[in-house]
Amino acid sequence: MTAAARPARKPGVRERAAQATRDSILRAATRVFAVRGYDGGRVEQISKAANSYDRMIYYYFGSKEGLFIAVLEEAYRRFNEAESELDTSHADPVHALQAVAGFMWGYYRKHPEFITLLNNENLHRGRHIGKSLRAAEYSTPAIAVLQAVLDRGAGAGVFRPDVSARDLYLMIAALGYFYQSNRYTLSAFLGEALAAPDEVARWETFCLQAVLKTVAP
Amino acid sequence: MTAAARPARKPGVRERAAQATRDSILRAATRVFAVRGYDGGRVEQISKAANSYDRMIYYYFGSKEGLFIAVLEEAYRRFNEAESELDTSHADPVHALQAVAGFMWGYYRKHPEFITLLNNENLHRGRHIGKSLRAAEYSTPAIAVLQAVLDRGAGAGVFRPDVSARDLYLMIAALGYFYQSNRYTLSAFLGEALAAPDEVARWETFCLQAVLKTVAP
Amino acid sequence: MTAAARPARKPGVRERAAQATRDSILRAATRVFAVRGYDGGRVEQISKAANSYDRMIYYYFGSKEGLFIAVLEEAYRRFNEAESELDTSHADPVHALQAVAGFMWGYYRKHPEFITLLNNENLHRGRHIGKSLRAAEYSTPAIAVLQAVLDRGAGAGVFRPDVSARDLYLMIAALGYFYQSNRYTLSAFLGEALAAPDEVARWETFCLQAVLKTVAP
Amino acid sequence: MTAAARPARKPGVRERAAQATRDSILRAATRVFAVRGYDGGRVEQISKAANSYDRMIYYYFGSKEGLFIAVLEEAYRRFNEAESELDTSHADPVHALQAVAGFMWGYYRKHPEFITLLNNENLHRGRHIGKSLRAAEYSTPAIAVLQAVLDRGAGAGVFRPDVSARDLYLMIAALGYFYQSNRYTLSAFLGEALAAPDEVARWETFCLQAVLKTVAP
DNA sequence: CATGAATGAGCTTTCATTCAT
DNA sequence: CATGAATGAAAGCTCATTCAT
Repeated sequence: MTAAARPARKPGVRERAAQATRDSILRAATRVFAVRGYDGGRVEQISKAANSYDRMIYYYFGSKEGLFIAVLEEAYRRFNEAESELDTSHADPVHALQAVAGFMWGYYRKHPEFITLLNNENLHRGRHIGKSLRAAEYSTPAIAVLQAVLDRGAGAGVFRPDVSARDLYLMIAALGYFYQSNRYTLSAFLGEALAAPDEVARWETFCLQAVLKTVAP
Repeated sequence: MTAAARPARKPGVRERAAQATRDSILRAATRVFAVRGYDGGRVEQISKAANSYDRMIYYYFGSKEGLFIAVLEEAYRRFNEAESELDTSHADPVHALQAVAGFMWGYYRKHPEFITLLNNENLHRGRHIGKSLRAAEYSTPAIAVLQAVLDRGAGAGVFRPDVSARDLYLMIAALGYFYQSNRYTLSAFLGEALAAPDEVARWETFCLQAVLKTVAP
Repeated sequence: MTAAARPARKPGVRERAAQATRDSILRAATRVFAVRGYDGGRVEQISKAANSYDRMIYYYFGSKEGLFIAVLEEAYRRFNEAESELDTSHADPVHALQAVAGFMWGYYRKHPEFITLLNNENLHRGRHIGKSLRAAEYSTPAIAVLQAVLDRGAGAGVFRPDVSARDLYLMIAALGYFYQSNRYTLSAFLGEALAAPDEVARWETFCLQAVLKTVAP
Repeated sequence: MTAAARPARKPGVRERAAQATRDSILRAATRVFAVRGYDGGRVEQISKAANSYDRMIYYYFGSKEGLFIAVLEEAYRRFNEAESELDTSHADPVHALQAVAGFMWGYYRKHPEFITLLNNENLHRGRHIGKSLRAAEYSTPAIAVLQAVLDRGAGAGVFRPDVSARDLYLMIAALGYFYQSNRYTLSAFLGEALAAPDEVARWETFCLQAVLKTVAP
């Protein structure tokens, strides 16, 4: 209302170009780190992919690690943002729950880089995200959404009243994440192609059933 | 002239020493790759940790990649072996199912290196395991065990008859694996310490309930 | 139109600001080069310490080397200026000689940056000062002062008549300079703390004696 | 008598080659650091000059700094060794003193790298030699030699009895060192070529006189 | 004249791997 | 089979300097 109302000095062409460079590096880094991991990702590969120079990475992000942290933050920020757009207020509880699960599974499917980045960060025991100052800002809004859905469902008598929203969130996440995250080793050891679209659909159907049965009274 | 001439079953002292060197390298490599990942793991660090020399790694495993493949194979072989010792034939279906899930979750808890190795391999899109000749040998015996349990339970009317053993296996795996695998980022973003023993117990209780509800008629 | 039109002696505000920027850079550079040497001194560190920008260094001094030359010139100019203020005309020859030596040793003590800058320049075989156009302007006035003192002393019969003023100057310089310049390695190899004030005083007393004996008839 | 008596396993050809590589690097580094200083000396230049590889520098010396420390240690060790070969027991005190001074001035003249290395180390405030474990081993034997000479001279009545050997050592060192060390800036500011052999001889004659007068009764 | 972004060469260091006893 | 030296490519990062407002 105040600061936002002021027309906040229009950025000059230089500032805009600088922002473009920074964004371009961040996008390229997301791609490279997602595919190669932190240790496997090369600074030069990133700067080339961003049509920029190694030097600019250090100019904007300080170090390879600083860049990786920025990538992680951005990935999680986008996930958080997407979650916060979930609106299940008008649907009946079962459909609402279905919507939440569907959103998360779809997000994992459409953003494989999100999965590999998180896996990589867990490999390093959260070393990088621990250095992020912004990590605490993310609120995982889907848990609150789930809580509301569970409350409405419990009120309507279609859900058990004693289900923890956080546990349910983790369950939904686990079912979708693991299938995507481990599809290569699973395929190798199970001898099946889990990535085929109808296989994925079959799996999500199974999972939805499991979720619904878990919350059923 | 001596050892070579005898049709020796009993390995000579040299052979035994060689085997010890190989094993020592494999153990050290498992540790290092589990903590640092494939790209982050250093050949020298492994050879030092094994009280051996870089050269021996090339002698026994051909390359860093060959060593990583051997590590993966061995990790999966041990998991397979542990699964194959599961015996649920005498328990009632519900307890038997509980035993299978408990075994898997316990294995993940006790073998964090198994999780990081698999994650790493998935980051590389299964590139290494795809080069393994032995990968196909592993049968994931727990699926067959689950199938038997499901059949018995269906026969006894305590389980639905149409549950896929593979899907159930994946569900159990996902619930246990994700919680362990992603505990660092989950802790950072949820602001909770998921690794505390009673937190783990709470989670496994919730998961067991979910599994049982999923197969309930 | 205004400042340019007037045959101004008084500098305008812009000119004064420019001079301030230039001076600030020169001071910062003196500090940085004295501590880090020419190769170890960073352009960015200097511009930051001067609250200015890299670009300004190039604007005012052309290059890092140009800046270093300016620093050297300024340091020597100040030394020359200080020397030129030496006035020993009224003292008796022995006290006058004492005053010259005391001045030089004091100058070295109070201006350690003068010593490190000269050392650095000698390391580079005088490469930078050789490019200076002003180096020849400096006259090392203390030699002339010494000459006068020696003449008066010889006339009064208290000094030998055949002492070279230049040699005596070098002797005094050497005794003071070396002790300051090499105090770190000397301390390390002699196992003594040469920088302690009373150690310095002891040394200067010894040196003064040596100087006086050298010129004594 | 014991360890030395044992014929200390003759080094194999490999060991000898390795030692040659190490020595070659050390020699090349001494040259390069002496001419360019620590910051100006390039690792690649050293390895090339040694007909070896960058990697070998890290293999043998750990880092550029480790190499520089080794260079410093070696330079000082050689100086110390040369000093320890000073034998003035048979000369009369005046000639003995002359021999010591002549040795030191000659050493500085013949080993300019010794001077630049020490200057460089003092520029860095003794940072590197402070990390050396061997620095304390060096005893600067010339001081003891001087002490003996002074004692004999005092006994013979040709020297003052109250001269400090350490002070005299520093005086001799200062007079020789400064003239060599600062010859480039001195030449520039004095407008004379101090490096010409007869100029050097003239200077050393002056210095010898100064030294002798200083210790004269 | 000030300012911040851009540039490309070059720096120290590390890596997996191989050679030679 | 063990051992330690050698190899060369390439990694992350820093530097002095210039461009474009």
